[in-house]
Amino acid sequence: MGRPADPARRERTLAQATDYVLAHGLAGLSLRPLAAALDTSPRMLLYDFGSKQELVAAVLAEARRRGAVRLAEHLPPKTGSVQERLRGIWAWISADERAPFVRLFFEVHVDGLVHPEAYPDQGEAITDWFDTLGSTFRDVSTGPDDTVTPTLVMAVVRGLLFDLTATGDRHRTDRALDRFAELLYQ
Amino acid sequence: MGRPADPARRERTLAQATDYVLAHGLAGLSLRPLAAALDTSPRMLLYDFGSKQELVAAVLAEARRRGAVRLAEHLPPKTGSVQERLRGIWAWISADERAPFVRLFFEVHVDGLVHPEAYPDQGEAITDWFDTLGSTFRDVSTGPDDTVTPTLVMAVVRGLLFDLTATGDRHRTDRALDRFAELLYQ
DNA sequence: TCGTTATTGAAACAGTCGTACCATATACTC
DNA sequence: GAGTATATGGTACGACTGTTTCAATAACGA
Repeated sequence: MGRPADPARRERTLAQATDYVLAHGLAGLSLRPLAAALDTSPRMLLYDFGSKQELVAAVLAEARRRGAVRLAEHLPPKTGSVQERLRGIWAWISADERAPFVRLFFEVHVDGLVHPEAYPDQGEAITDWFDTLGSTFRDVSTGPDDTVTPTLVMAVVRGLLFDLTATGDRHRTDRALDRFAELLYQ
Repeated sequence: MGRPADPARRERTLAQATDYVLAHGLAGLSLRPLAAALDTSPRMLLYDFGSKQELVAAVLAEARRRGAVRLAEHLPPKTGSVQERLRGIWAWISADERAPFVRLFFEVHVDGLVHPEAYPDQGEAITDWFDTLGSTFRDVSTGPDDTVTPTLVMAVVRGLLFDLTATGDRHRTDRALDRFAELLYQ
């Protein structure tokens, strides 16, 4: 009885909205321009997501999901030296195709600094990479539950990403990562 | 002839506005609440600064000026081992009193990622620390115009700051910096 | 065809934003 | 006092925001 619901529409909209946010950023996001770009209406966005806040939450979850999938696809090679693995991770995360993800990642973090209450699990976005990366650098760790090595490795990666996105100086940042890889090897 | 201008008022307002921005962030900055907090009016803010954009530019310049002064005050001790100096810098920059500066620094960087045109000198905010820090780590540099070492050192600092501000885990980040200091010494 | 439920459009609401306009008040020289 | 330049207050404009309200349409089972 009655017209059947169409859950696919919400998913389609979510996918498109995620593309849009990855392209345009979170800061100035507004329902009307977003709806126009997605060939829908603010009315439908609220119909599907309830409120802008919930829409943003859904988009961030989707973006994170996509990032996790691609990371999982890329990480498998646990072979090779520590330097090779580290350089591989850097090459992957610093690639131009990853720039929208990196940008959104920074954007969310900063927004969380100003509105900590809106991101109850902000810390996870930092630490959940450790579970993935910790296993990669187990042989340079001091122990089985060594959190310091992944912390340092990820700090270097994030710090250099920060530098790269701001200055665009790939040569200098690449060399800095190489230097770190050398230090880590000794 | 006529009423004499009062340039001190603009300076006083600028100082207060900088305090306000450091406390509340740049993202949601609005003239009316700002004016109310500063016991003035939007009218006067525009009278003194011309536009919101110019006001923000003035505030950022002022914040940067303050940061530079405090960095200069703190850095002098070029004595001691590399580790001691690195730990000193970390202790200073990661101290709670610096949190508003760190937050604003990240905020401006991220805004620059979305609106590159608004920050023509965004790269400077990254590289101008090198001139100061480069001299501090000259003895571990590979040459007189070595940019890689300062790049790596600052990447570690920024990356760990990023981690610390998000997770608040001071113990883990402190230990990660110690590990890096050890690596750098060898 | 009719009832029912899902979907969608158009418009309006209440609020905020940066800014401009106009008048007035203030502090100075002559 | 007049003249003049600076400093304010008050107000309103136009554009935007997220959201709501009301009505219309669309797709199904009976």
